[in-house]
Parts: sequence; structure tokens; C-alpha cells
Amino acid sequence: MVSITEENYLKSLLQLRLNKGKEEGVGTNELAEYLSIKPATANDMLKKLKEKQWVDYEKYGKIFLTKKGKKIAIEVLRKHRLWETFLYEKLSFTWDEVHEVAEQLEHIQSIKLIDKIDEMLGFPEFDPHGEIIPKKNGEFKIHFKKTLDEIAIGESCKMVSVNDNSTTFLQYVVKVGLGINNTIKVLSKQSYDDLIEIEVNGHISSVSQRFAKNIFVICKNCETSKTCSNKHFEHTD
Amino acid sequence: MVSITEENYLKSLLQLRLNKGKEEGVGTNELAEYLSIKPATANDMLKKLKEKQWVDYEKYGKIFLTKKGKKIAIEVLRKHRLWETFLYEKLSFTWDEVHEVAEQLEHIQSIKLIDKIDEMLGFPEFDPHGEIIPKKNGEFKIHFKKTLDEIAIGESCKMVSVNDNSTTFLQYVVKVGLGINNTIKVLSKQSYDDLIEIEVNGHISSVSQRFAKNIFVICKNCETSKTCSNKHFEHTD
DNA sequence: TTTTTTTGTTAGGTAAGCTTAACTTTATTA
DNA sequence: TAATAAAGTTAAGCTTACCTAACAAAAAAA
Repeated sequence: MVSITEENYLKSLLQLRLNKGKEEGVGTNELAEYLSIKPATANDMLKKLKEKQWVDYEKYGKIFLTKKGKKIAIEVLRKHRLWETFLYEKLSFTWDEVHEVAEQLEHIQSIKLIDKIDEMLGFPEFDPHGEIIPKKNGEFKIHFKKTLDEIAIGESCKMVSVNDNSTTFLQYVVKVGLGINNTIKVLSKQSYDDLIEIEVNGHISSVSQRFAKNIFVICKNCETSKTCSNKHFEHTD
Repeated sequence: MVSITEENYLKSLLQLRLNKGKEEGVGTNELAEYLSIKPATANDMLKKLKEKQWVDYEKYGKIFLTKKGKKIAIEVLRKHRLWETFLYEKLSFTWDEVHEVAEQLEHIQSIKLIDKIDEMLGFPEFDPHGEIIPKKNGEFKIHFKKTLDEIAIGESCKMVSVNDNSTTFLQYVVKVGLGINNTIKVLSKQSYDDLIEIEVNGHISSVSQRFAKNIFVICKNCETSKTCSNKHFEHTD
């Protein structure tokens, strides 16, 4: 049996790990800060999680999820992101409203329920924030999100979300011809005025650094690309 | 703030009250039994609920929900029944599967969520078990469920559910011309062989006591009818 | 290298929700 | 009405998940 609290610890360990790319292992204080609890509390729980073989660490050392622990964490993350998608797609919640409710819904214990929700949504790949949704079988290839300005010249990427929900910005996004799931190729970058030349659907336009920083993308084929500096997460221990 | 445990206590007090018609007030042991906890535990919690003014009782006396407490309990019951309907209607859960999951979902704190689910379902009146769903405004006129054999001669009622889900029985139900929401009028009862003569959609048939005991109905206009022995629940204290 | 800061651990304590065991009050029935 | 049974209460104790305060280890800076 996994308690709701335990699920939250495991999920947080996974998320902290995902937020930092190659550098592995999470610290006690870091975890405590993330969960808004005191380090002493986190330390107590970590002992318990270690005993249950969901995490592994040495005294004063970094904390790692075990294979079992990672499996649980990925399942919770899957539920969270599917519920967010459900709220957004089916119940017209806004981006900023979905998280709080999904934090509760992610702990509902019913495999059938979440699989049915998955089915109802058409087995979506990404949630409303552009985050990848783990598959039922635990498959979870992480493409760390980047902003458009981080993409190298010649590289292609896929737009997944935006970092600015103002009407002004969103209207500009539409004007440039951009939208969720569009493939964007970075053609060139002007060092003089920092403009980025991009190609979307065969149409070429130039955007500013400021604009590009508000466009979230994931790398295309970043596993094979040499120029891609993306960070990968090994989900198969 | 209402904890999940507190919500369950209040909901159970309401349900126990509903299950017994006129006889008001619930006992400590009765409540404990219903919640599968020990009377001592229930007693502790009841003190807390009294302090929060959600229940009222005197030492060694029967327990009553206050107006505030009843409001919370009705909200939880509303959520429970709407979630059951959602699972049944939208995710093709079966009758026996919905309850367990709804027990968890009923505690999700989001007014917007449950109102949107209500809307998605077309503001249903009854859940898959034929139980009435309280309205958003707290309106909750209880028609205690009866079985068809309890209906007096000359009285009309509405079929809401069945107590036997076997294929044999259900096929028989269809053959007799019965279905959910049908209005049934009891024409006569034969004392010799206990057959009940009913009228459904202008069609007259006779059914056995055994059959009638498996048909759940609610009284029509039972508030005004003198012959109706139905029990009423005052929801406006 | 020594000092200081950061990070992690231990010990003792609290509140919620549960338990058992012993007891009191109320209700039943002989 | 007195004995017995049922219902309700109290007290002491457990577990989970949190806290503060004091301390130890590791890392960073002087």
C-alpha cells in the first residue's frame, strides 16, 4: 500500500530529478523545500521509503529512486497529466486551474478509471502544459522542454506550450503562424539585433529573443542529433 | 476546513438517517458499525463534530446533524452520486464498480469540477442505482425507495432501478414492458396467489410478489397522497 | 588548513484518527 | 423492581505525518 503522502514524496523525487538533467540524485533539503515541509520530516519519511525499497541513498548522500519507486512515481505523474488534460479538454478548465485539482485526482486508486480517461481523451501524448504523458506500460521518454531561443541553427523542434497567456502575446503567436504541435525549424540567428529566423509550415518569419523565450518546444529527434544538448532521463534501471 | 474523515462521518449520519424514515437520530454504535470503526473512535469524533457545530446531541442521547452539518453531508452525497453517474454513463463502469471509486472521488475539493461534471451529464436527476441526486442549491427532496410490492392499490410509482442484475431477470423485466423511469400503476392485488396487476404505458400485466420485490420504485406525488406511507426527510431545518 | 556555511540527522513533542479495556448509563426483560 | 443486556463513555496507548531545537557531517570560503 502506498499512502498519498508517500506518492507525493516519490513524485517529487522524480520531478526534481527531471528538472536537473544529468546531475543525478536529490538532496534532503531540496526535497523538503519542494514539498514545503521541514528537512527533519523529509528525513523521517526517507528512512521509511528506503525500508520499503522505493528509494536508495547513503547517510549524508544523494537520494535516488529505485526501479520500484520510479514505477510508482511515473504512475502518479501519468495520472496527474491525464487528469490535467481531461479538465482542460473536456471540462474547459484554464491552464492555471488544472494543476490544483489534478494534485487531488492523481491519488485516486483505480487503474480502470485512469485508463478509461486516457481512452476518452484519445491516448494523448502531451498535457495542456506541453509535458509528455507517460504511457500505461510505463514508457516515458523524456524530452526536456526548452524555449525556442535555445534551439540551435538548423535544428527543428515542436511547439508544445507558451509561457505567457496574455491576449496580446497569444494574438501575436497566431499572427506569426504558430500553434501547438507545429514544427519549427530555426534557420538563422542575427547577432546584430538578436532576431531569430524560423520556418513554420513552409512560411518564414523572424521573431525576437523575448518572443522566443516564451515559446516552449521539444527537440525533434534529439536522441540522435549531435547538435542537440537535450538531457535524457533513463527510465529503465 | 472539513477533513475527508469528517466528511465521511457526516455523510454516514445523513445516510443512516435516510435509511430509517421518521425515527430521527442516530446512535453511536450504529454509526461506528456503519463506518467499520469502534464506538470509542466514533465517540471521540462526535465530540469534535459537536464542537464544530455540525452535529448536535446530548450525552447518551441520539445524534442529529445540524443545518450546517447537513449541508456538508448533502454536498458529499451529491458528489458521490454525480461521480457514480459519470463513471457509469461516460466510462462504462458497471453498477457494482462505481461505488468504490466514487467513495474516493466524492472528496475532491473543487466546486467547479463537480458542477462541470453535472453539466456534462445533463444535470441528471438520478444516479445509476436510482438514487436521487441533490441539486447544486442543496435541494434534496427525498423519496425513499420502495419495492413495487409495497405500493398500495390505486397508487402510481416510478421505476428507478432493480435489485437483481441477472440476465434472466432483466430479460423478464423487458418482456413485461418495464424500464427505468416508467410509470407503474398498481391496479389490484390477488390475495389468492399474491399476483399484482399493474399498468405500464397503457399495457396491463400481472407480476409475482417475488418479481415485484426486485423492482425499486419511488412514489408519485407521495407528498400529497394520503394512502402513501412514504417517509419524508426534512432538509430545511 | 582552519573557519564558516550549508546540508543532513537525531531526539523529543504534537494532532488526527484509530485501537483495547474498563466503566457508566440507559433500556430490556424476568 | 431488580437483574441483565445493550449502548455509550472514558482512559491509556498506537501510528502517521508533521514540528522545533540541538547537533554532526560535508562543502565552501577565508
